Amino acid sequence: MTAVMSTKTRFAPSPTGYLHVGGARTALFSWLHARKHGGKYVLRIEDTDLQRSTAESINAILEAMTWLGLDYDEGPFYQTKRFDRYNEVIDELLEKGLAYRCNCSRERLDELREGQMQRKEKPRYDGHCRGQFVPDDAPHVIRFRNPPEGSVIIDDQVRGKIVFQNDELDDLIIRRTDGSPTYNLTVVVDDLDMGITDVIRGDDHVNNTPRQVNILQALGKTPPRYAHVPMILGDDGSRLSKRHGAVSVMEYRNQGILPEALLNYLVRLGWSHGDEELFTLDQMVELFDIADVNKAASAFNTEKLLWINQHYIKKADPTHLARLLSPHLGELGIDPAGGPDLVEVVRAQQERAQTLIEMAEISEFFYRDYETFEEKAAKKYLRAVALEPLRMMRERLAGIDDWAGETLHQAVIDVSESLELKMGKVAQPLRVAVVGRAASPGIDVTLELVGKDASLRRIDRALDYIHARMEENAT
RNA sequence: GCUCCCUUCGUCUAGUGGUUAGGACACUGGCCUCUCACGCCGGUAACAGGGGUUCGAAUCCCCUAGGGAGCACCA
Repeated sequence: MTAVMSTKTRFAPSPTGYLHVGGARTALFSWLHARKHGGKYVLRIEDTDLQRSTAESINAILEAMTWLGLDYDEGPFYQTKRFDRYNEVIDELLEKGLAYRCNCSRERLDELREGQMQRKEKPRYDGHCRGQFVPDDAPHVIRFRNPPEGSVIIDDQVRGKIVFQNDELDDLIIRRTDGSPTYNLTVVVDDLDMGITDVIRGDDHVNNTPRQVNILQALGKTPPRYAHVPMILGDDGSRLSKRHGAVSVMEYRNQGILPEALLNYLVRLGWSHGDEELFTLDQMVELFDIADVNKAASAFNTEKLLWINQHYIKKADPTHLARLLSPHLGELGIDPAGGPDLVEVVRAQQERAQTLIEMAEISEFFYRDYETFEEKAAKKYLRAVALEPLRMMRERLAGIDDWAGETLHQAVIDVSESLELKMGKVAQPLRVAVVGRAASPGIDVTLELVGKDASLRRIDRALDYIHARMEENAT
């Protein structure tokens, strides 16, 4: 009886740092593939490198996954807890003569490699210990006996057919001198034990694939399907690194990027569906197909990310956004509780910010008086001609008890009309007076949210400023 | 050096033998307008190069150039 194997993918980061955007995209693709096929998504921590793996990295990766909302059905599994199982497999290979002990010294290996390099050959192990008897009570490693001839054909879901000749491969170490198993062995065992049907990973792993397939075949197992996704480059087309700005997923959160925006941006890097640019997670699940992923690497473009982020800010629920915005205001030393309703502020600014940081910055004036006028704005609008309109506005506003947008809007209209001025001639100086700079939401909303007391106080300040300036010019 | 792979506007991409080579970001002209932003209308801009195959190539084949990944007792 043959059971139909349901789809199962995994994301298998090694905890040697934070989760970067390339890894996040691979995780997203794996997650989408599993969800699309109604399968399972597994998280596995590949921490067999005891030197480089850290608990901080594990936490950072889990936190990033949670923030992105890429929930896993199984795991996280830790390879360090599965050493017994790996040894069991290695011993099996050893017994069957599919692996052998090797006690070549590092010196010999180094010399071998050096000589090969000099002769412009591909550096690889020469099989020195293959037929030798190597005692098991002295230090040694275990090597996998790679098939000497024939070829391995991989039908990659992204790359298509890739062929490797076995004579290009060497006998790789599967157990170190200290007894710990190595990567190529552990992935094979884990993917097998965990029932992974689709291995979706970065294309830096393509060259490992034939070795893994050979181990799998030695164990008499059928390899999973593979899909190697291309890497992500920096803005300038070179390998993505810190100098390109943020590469860590959590850094994007800190910069005020919404997770749905980052996910949407990432899914469009190397994948598309006609002319569509915007996808909800549900749409991605429905439309994504690993076979549609491009083979070529793509460059990360922050400006497009910002555009997508603005899109999601625009359509986000204001209450939800307010919660996300709060900490960013906190960064500026602002406690939203001490001012206008944050949700209303969000509504007023929603179309004006590309990131939450930007939204916090342009909302500062709602919560506290500006320190100084923005120089250009003051120079342009706080001048003698604005004196009368401002005075009149001040007088009119002082008499308003019903401090609401509609009333305030009417007040600006009335003052404009009575002075026979265009609305801009009144509203702009008023805006600079109240917010300290030349840009803000509509003047009525702005006044309403700033509040009566603060508005009048700031208008007085602007009037003083104009007077001072006039005196200065007079002398 | 060897192995594997990639190449459409500046960037992300659509395109699977016949298209004025489409869309998006960015840039830019205009409209809207109390500012900014949003929105709307328009513009600049690409098939790496060279050979084939074909009536016809961005699409198929070969070569060249450029780029990437891997070649550890890392993953």
